[in-house]
Amino acid sequence: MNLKQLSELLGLSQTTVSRALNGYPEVSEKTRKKVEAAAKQHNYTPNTRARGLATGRNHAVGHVIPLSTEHEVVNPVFTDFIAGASEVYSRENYDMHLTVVPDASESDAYRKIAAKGSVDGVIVHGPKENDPRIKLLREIGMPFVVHGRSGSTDEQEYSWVDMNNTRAFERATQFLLDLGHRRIGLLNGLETMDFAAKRRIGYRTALEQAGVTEDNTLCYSSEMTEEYGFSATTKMLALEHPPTALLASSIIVGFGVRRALDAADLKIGKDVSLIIHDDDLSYLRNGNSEPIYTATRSSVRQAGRICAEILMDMIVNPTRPAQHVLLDAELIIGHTTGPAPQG
Amino acid sequence: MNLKQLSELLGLSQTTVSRALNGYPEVSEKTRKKVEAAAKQHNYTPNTRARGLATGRNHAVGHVIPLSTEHEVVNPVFTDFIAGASEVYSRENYDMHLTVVPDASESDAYRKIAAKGSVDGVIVHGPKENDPRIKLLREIGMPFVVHGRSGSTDEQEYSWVDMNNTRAFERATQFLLDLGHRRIGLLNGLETMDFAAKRRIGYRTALEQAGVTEDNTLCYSSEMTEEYGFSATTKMLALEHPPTALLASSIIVGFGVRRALDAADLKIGKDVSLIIHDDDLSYLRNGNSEPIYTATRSSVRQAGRICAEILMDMIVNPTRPAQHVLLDAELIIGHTTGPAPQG
DNA sequence: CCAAACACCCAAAGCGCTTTGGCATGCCTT
DNA sequence: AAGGCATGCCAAAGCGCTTTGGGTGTTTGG
Repeated sequence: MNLKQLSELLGLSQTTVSRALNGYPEVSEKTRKKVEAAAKQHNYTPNTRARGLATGRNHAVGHVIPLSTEHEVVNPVFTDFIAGASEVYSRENYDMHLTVVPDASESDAYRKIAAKGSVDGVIVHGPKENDPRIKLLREIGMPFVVHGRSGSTDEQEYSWVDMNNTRAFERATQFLLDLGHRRIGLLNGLETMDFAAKRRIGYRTALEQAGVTEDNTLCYSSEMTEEYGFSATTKMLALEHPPTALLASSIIVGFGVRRALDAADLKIGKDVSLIIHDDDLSYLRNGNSEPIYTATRSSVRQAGRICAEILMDMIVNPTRPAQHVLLDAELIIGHTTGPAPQG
Repeated sequence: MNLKQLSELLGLSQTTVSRALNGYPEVSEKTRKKVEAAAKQHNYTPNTRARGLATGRNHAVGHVIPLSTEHEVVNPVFTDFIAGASEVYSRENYDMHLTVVPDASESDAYRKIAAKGSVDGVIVHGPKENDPRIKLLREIGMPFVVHGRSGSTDEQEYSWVDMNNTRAFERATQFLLDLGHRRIGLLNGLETMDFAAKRRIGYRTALEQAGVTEDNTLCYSSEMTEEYGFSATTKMLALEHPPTALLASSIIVGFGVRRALDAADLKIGKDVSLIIHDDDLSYLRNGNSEPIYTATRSSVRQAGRICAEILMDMIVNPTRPAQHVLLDAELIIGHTTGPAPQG
């Protein structure tokens, strides 16, 4: 069913039917009701392409999700981020276009998306420090919001939604220091990523304030897999002075840590303490009523919702200045931390 | 840059430029080269909406991913499935449209997608037994391929890509029986889902063949979360005759099993054996060179690739009969299984 | 009572592309 | 030399929608 058919059916012009459905005032309430009823009855929805062509607006946004070239890994937080964003899109009747690209060719992907002209805006995932995509998108003039921030790039110049990575890891480290831990290992994400760089800074700051010198043999940085958690932990445990506490950048890394401690017959939370960062993923809940892991927690899904809302707003209202949301992670106490063992 | 501008720039008609770029023979090699060079130089890509309107084809496919209403969980296998499918889409220059919907309103979502007419085909995720979506899509006449199958619906009537769930779980159960285990717990996915129902059948078949009667207190069915793995295992361990082996429907459930065994001071692979199903997710690899968990393994990413390829084919060639691919899961031996303890 | 204002509707143009149906031009036949 | 046939190009229509710029009939105000 298309507009022409529907209008013929109703004995009205296409103009009138279109206006009726789009809420224009130049149409009587009576005809509007009639039109709406007929539209629903015949399951009429305006053809997206045609509407897009006519209006210049697509009612669609793009997500480009990077495929880590190193290990071909798609970060699992995307599912939840996208679930959050989708809530907003479906409420506003927007479509979501997804592109998965090797992160090397990401800039090209954005250029192509812009040229194809099928979306009104994009969300930038996984920003690195001084990420070239931000400059590119500004040049192109495509509305965008960044999930995270991009280091040295001026933060005022673009919209972003981020969590306070620095603060979160500073607090977590502080918490471990307060428990008496002095040798604290860090299993960070790839430090080319902005979030990981910021977490490293938080970690370092807390150590410095406590007068503990950072030890490079306790600092790891990699793609956040279970295997990484296992192998990095195993290596650290083999050190002459192994860590008594660990900070893991995700719950999945935390699973690997657990397995390594298990294999070494060390009790988690007693022999070795562990704090993870918990993105509050729906399928990887850190306990139900009570948290399992002590964690810094911030909902990625919520971040998705906020990003989407800001983007919608920017699309409708392009002149409004850039918006920034800094979410604070909460520190929640689970069963994986305890006082540093004496020795 | 649009067609008109490009053609004026080249001093050619829009027709010729369009034909040149789309590989039609009615244009000389010389002009074609010139046009292609200019297109590349000015980063010209035909506007998707306009092209779609003109051709009636969208160069886009839709994925509707269900949001489990029960726990608002998005199944994490989607990231990898989508990564696999995307490889194909980007090779063929197709776009991917994503819709996340509460699984209750899925049928409506498909109807709406069809009415909007912005995709050429869809992939159906998470089929249930006798899933109404299949009938719906056939009625609408939208090309689709199902990831999985739908129980009693005639399998010949639609295209699907599935793994051999029954066989995989039969073999895994068989393997445990051969090791002397008699009390084998099953931590299945939601058995309203076709894949879980089939796994249950495989489990049952193997038990029957060994003359072991199925024990309902050893059979769980739920959303596949870590917490579920933990709590179901904990409950089973509290039984008078606890299981000596467990079958878990995903690696994440397996993580929960590990934690529960850990808490009960039971050695995995010695006191209690565990086999998981491994979707070979990029961020949840079951070990690198050597598997950690004994597992039935089948790559979801590969399934994504195959689904996408079949769908592309169906779009281009609508008269071809339905295609079916049944992937076999391999049984890989890790460190989590061993002979049943005596006693 | 007439003009102005209003309410309601419509025809047609245009969004950027593909595609149909020509129209020249040059070359080869007969 | 005239007809036939590729070859290479183009003008214009049309995809389904929104939107501009009227048009018609009915109220309202002076």
